Amino acid sequence: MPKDKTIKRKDQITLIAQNKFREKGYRAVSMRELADHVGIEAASFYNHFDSKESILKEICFRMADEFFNRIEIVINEEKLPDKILEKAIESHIKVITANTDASAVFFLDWRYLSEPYLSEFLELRRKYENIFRKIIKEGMDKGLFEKLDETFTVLTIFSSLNWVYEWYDPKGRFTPDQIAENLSKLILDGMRK
Amino acid sequence: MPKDKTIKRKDQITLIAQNKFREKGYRAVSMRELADHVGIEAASFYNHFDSKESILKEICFRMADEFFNRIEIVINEEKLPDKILEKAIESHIKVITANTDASAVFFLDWRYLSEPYLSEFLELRRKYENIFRKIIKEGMDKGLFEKLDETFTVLTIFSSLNWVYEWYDPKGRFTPDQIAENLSKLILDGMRK
DNA sequence: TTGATTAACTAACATTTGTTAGCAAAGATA
DNA sequence: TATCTTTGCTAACAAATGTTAGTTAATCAA
Repeated sequence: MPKDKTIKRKDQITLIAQNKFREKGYRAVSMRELADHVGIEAASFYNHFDSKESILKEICFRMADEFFNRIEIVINEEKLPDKILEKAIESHIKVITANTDASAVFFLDWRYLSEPYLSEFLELRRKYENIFRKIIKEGMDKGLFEKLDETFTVLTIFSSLNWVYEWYDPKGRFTPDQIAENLSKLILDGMRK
Repeated sequence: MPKDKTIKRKDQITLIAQNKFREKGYRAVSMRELADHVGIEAASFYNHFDSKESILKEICFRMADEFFNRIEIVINEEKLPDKILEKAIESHIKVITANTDASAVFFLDWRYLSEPYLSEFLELRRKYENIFRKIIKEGMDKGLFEKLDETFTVLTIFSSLNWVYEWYDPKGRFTPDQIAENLSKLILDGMRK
């Protein structure tokens, strides 16, 4: 069988898994239930994935990649802390709204990863948060942002951003751009000197 | 056996359950694992609870009660929208920081409730959110807050508040009061006209 | 055309799951 | 003292779980 057809099936499984994991939570979805939705037998999964957990791994680390790829572009393009933060927020929101199912898994079900993947995942998250922390510190040092606790500020920013997957509706009132704009305004106005 | 001793045991189970559910997620904690930590056999739970799910129910609805009890006091005491919002935020943070384990279950594991409890739970949550929505609408109408989308604003406020259980540390740098104060400032400055 | 690979199947496995039945001891109530 | 209730136990059950073994048909590369 051609390589691309294989990839298609694997992606199809990942897509359906994302959707079911999001709906019911990773632990509440059995291989047999997943199989029903894909249209194969549970045992057939093992031609594509090593284990149930490896499907979860795929989803979580793929999302991490997305976040990193996007933010790296922002960092290389912008130079001023407040402008970088604005663009970083936009980048983050774009990734979430473009992958709401995967986001739910990324934000809720990562905890079911076993070692060493759990540690690897947490390390990636820490790195990503540090990018934001650095931006904020620079903004404070340059007198653009009010001097608040960095960790506290970063946590609060991520809190408001990371909840968007829960209520974002592609057919709803707000476009991803509008959400990013509103959040940027709310957050930056709260921070600005 | 005396009634109060019964209540003690039930509370002890709830406390340990909260802790384990928080640590591993409701679905990942078995009755036998829970039993080990309580120091009884799994079957003995059924002298105190009808089912595993009824432990979850207890935790979720007890937290809902806490949130409502606290906020009602605030509403009866304060009259100005920005002052009410400030006090409401404080109230919310106090409940979370005083019950971090239960909060984690309340925010993450409620989805494993089955009907009709799931609907009942969601209805309570909706009611609670509406209290905040009303405060914000009043603030906007009176020209205290900038006119933004109410739903959007409420969701963003809750996002930042509801994440606190995740990082709050009783032995850490911030007291619940300081957290409430910082969040109030960040949020209200972002909203104020 | 031959041989290897891919992806599906059926059947079964060992565990783990929540839960029930039946029983015993301890304390409360009369 | 006699009875009832509470709370624990052991043993077991039926269902669900992730996974493996073994097989088969189709497709690709030589």
